[in-house]
Amino acid sequence: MVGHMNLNTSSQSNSTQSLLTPEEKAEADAKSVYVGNVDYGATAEEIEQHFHGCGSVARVTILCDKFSGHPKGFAYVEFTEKDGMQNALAMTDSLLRGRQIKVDPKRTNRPGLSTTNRPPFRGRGGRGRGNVIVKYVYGGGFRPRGRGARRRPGFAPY
DNA sequence: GTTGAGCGTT
Repeated sequence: MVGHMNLNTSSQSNSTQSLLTPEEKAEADAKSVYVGNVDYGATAEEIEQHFHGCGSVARVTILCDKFSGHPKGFAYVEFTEKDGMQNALAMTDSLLRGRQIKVDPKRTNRPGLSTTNRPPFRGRGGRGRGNVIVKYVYGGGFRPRGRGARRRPGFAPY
């Protein structure tokens, strides 16, 4: 028999959405964790190294205010594998730069869950809160925006 | 020059 068919089924070519439930999809699609309560002085590098022990960090995103220009103190950590994200979840309330950070599964939007109820402002050209996102590159997939990356000289991934 | 809100893209 020469015709050895490849029953590879390849798999991922198919739409993974149908096979994955919304819950799994959220985790698989996210592969990232939301970090809160981060010190304003903490940089992506610190967060990356802190989470690096959980797994391979793909990218670290820090949210900052574009209008004010002041960092919000929140960041997102994306892992190259889901394992890293799950490990990061266990790092919740871990001590980072002397501050306990909050780690939660990434979410697109969260209902009012804050100490102070924040009613959304509607109307007016106010485009939401207007947050600028500062991206930090790790490994080298894409280049960060802004004038020059914040990469500190002499910084080695390992 | 401060402070503490809660969700982002390649």
